[in-house]
Amino acid sequence: MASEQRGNPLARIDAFAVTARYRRGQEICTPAKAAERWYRVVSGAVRWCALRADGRRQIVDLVWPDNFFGFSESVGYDFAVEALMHDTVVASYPRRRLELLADSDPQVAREIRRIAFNAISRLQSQLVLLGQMNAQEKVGSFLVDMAHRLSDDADNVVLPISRHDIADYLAISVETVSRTLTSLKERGLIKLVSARNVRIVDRDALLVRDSMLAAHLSDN
Amino acid sequence: MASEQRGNPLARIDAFAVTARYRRGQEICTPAKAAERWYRVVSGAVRWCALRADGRRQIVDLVWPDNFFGFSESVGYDFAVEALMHDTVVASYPRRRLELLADSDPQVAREIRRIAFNAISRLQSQLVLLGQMNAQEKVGSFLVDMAHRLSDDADNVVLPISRHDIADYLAISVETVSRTLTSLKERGLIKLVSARNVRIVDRDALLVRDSMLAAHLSDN
DNA sequence: CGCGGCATTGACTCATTTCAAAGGTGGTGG
DNA sequence: CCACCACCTTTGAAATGAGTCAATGCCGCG
Repeated sequence: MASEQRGNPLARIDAFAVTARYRRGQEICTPAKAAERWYRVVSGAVRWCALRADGRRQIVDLVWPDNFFGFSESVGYDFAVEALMHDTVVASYPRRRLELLADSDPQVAREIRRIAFNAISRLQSQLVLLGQMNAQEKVGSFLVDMAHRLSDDADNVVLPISRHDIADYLAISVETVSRTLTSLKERGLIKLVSARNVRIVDRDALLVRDSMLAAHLSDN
Repeated sequence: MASEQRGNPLARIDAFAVTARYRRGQEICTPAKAAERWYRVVSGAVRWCALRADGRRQIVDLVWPDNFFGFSESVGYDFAVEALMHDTVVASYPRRRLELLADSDPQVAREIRRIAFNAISRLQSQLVLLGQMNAQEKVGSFLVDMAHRLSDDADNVVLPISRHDIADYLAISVETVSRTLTSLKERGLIKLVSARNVRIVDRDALLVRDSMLAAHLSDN
């Protein structure tokens, strides 16, 4: 995934940045704060959780280094924004100031649009994931995505988050995440080097429904 | 829901608009076209469907009059954009032209940002809906939302789309939509004046999980 | 009047959740 | 350096919500 900063266009906004360091699980901003600022992850990772009245939570966005968050005004639910790892560093910018800067500098405005449109694309993909995929496909494409995003070696990932967080992100239960990983391992699609270290063996098979796989084979 | 046009800010872009009229089910743009243009629904309604290899489809966005679509580059799946009703009118704008205009006119740039941020908010809400809600809540909040969006009388909606489309939007099966409506009717939360005409009787109860309702009652 | 698409209903199946328990693992303090 | 604790992970068995398949009803339109 292309870094969202790429050096120059937003370099000048760093003049307005306030950076802070967080430890795992620490809250990064409250709903009130989030309305006034935009955020960028510098290192580590951040989860944006929707909290529901019955105590359920869903991770609406996982944010990796160089990506932004905080554009949306959440409607209809409470939320929490927390660091996923130790030493997560986040830069934040005053929203009004950036808006003003965007007014005067088309480059900045363009960059903000690009970031926003990217966010829309990612959210739509996630919508399809939640709406159409079974547990197998969810976990499979999560693994492939993670490997792609945070590993040089596209076949070897060290998952930076717990099963619980994965579950909340994919909207399935922790147990199902665990069982699915075991099943993928037993079928030889992945190897579990350790609980967090996954080696992808059959990348293509991870991305399709197993019924599709059977159908595909019988095509030949 | 606030109209996204509100008269002035984007009035000047209408100089670049091409409007067209569609009949129910007609395709509005192909993936190729969508990359070059932005769209606004003038009247009627539009569905943005993700199409998956196994024939499943999901409605990623329902677009009502005055709302925009076409910002995202879809990644990883094919899609179709179709009119939901007869006489759906859609205006489209050349993307590059609008980008240039945004560069020179901060008002336009601001407006585009506003539209994009709204889209992000809506998508996040839908993410929570798909991830956290059961069929009951999905249909319930869909009804409340529709009533709010397209009716003066917030308690009476004429659904502009079929059960099938509702199902694809909420990521449940047609049968479940139907069964759920029947159940809501039998429990007195709604009335089905006709298949498409719904009267909301107990708005609040539609928005909570029934187990929550029981818990809430026993609190007293 | 009859056709075709939409809508409802029933019976059965199945994926996933839930509840429960037992292994692991890493970190902290004695 | 070890022991203990909290938390993460796995696994099993039972319960369940929603999907699938199939049949029937409904309604508008030619």
